[in-house]
Amino acid sequence: METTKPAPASSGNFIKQIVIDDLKTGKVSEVVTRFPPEPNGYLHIGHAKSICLNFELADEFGGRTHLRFDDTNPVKEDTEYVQSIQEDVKWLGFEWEKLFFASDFFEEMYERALVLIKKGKAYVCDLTAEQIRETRGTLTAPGEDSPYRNRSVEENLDLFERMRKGEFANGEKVLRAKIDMASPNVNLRDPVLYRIAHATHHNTGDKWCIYPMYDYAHPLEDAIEGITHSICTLEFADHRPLYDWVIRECEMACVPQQYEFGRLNVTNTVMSKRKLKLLVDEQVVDGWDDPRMPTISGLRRKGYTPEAIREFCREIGVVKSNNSTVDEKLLEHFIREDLKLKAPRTMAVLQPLKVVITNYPEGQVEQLDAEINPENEAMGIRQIPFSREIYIEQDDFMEEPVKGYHRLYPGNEVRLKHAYFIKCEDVVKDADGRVVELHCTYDPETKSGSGFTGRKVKGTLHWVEASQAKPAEFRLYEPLILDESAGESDDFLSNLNPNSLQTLQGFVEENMNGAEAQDKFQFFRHGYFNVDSKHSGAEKLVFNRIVSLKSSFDPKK
RNA sequence: UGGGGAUUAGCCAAGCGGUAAGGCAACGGACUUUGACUCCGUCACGCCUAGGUUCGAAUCCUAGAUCCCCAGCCA
Repeated sequence: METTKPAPASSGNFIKQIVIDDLKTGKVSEVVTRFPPEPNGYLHIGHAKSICLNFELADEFGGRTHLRFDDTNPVKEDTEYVQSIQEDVKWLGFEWEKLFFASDFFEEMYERALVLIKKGKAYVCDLTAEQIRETRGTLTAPGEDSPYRNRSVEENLDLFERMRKGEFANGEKVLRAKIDMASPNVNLRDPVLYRIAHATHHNTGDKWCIYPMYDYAHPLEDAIEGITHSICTLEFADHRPLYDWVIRECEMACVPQQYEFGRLNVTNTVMSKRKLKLLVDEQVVDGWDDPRMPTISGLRRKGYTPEAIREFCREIGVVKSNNSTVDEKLLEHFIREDLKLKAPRTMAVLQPLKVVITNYPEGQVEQLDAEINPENEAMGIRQIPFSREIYIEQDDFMEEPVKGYHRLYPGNEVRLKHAYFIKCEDVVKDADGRVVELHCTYDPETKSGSGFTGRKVKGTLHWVEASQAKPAEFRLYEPLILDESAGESDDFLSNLNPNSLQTLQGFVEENMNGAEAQDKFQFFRHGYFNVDSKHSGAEKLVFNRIVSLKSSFDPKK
């Protein structure tokens, strides 16, 4: 006999629970969601949260998701953005069932407005924007009726038609819903439904000079597309009564329901399109895809993978509480996690210091075996050259070592990864007393893989053979904003991290020659790096540091 | 002082009347040819506050506090 099992205690998130319930009660028979960006900027990690939510939710229940451009404001929108948005959604790994533009529905929206007017639910208002504001009342005081509120249906029909024909200038007239000027919810005080804008639309050109407002257009778009669950962010909760009003009064056959969740914020960055655009326009960054940007394209160029971003979105959850600010460390955690088994290990010296191995035969070059990824043996072995002259990292030598330092210093012996033990015998300095070269000796007995166990060393250094080293540029990124929450301030431009980009010239192994844009590596003891898609070329490789390796070594201690 | 939403650890977040999941961060330790990875351990005697109901409350009730959003012809 069948028993009714209770829903699992934890169902992922509250919206998913709603879907489960709706399916169970028969309120809906399928799940149709949509991701509705306005093409007025690039997508960022906050959008990724919404994209994952919408696509994964529908997918889990065998439903579908539409990508819909909410392009109701021609003066702010551009095809550049509709291109980048599609690219970013696809790159994240999602496929939309259908692609729409709100502007595809302009004609139907106009027809529905006629329905509203005929029912006496909408009217043409001649008040100026300023007058409308003044008569809207305040948060605590009711508004007052517009003198045009009781125009006849015939007059409204005529005026609205002439608005469409272009007989009036911008701002001269609007179409307003007739709801309640005394509503405690200011969104219901006869909101504007259509405004006049003599502007060229990226999609419809000059066909229209009246454009629907979000509050009118969005519910109709959802209803026309047959959306079942219309998911948006918290600030639209106040608009829900209007959303429902439009669908009801326009007599839409399909009745979608709106649900709101909290936006994502990440520490040490900014997350509003307005602020991101400011960074681009002020040329603080290289563009929307600058690796310091929290945009999808910025994260991609930096070297993040779609998998890491999706796991991140899964982990942060979806709740209704006030916008959460997630530690950027969590994002970093997921890219390390994803690249750990995928990225080949290789050696790069970011700040070179030459080392001469005085007892190694001049002119001799030997090939050493090196695992491509010790945590993923299936990736195999590569060969790397070794000779009398190599580069090591400047940080890996201290003439006067701090306590606990187990790298190279005079008289100390360390291991060269995949090679031999070397011991520092001499320090060569320039006229200013700066260390410019080290003289070391090596012990042939200690060759890696030889099974030598005679003695141990505490430090293992990465290095690059000097004669075949390939010059490379390394770009190290730090947060745009140092103060964890300064990004939320309007004054964030004055709190920018002056060192958010550091560029170094060093060397990589010569076998990196074939590296192509977006190839990802782990440079031993440094971190994960990505071949920059804009500036890297055959003549010089340019690497973006995706994220450093964690380190428990702190010289200050 | 109108309306809407929220409050569980440094951060994110489970929890839905039966005695505080998990992740990140942090801090110890083991291991180590990456000061990485991995592993082990620590991390809310407490859930905004105060009352109340109950054998039992983060969960229910009452009152209060604090934070976020709304007065675009933006979305």
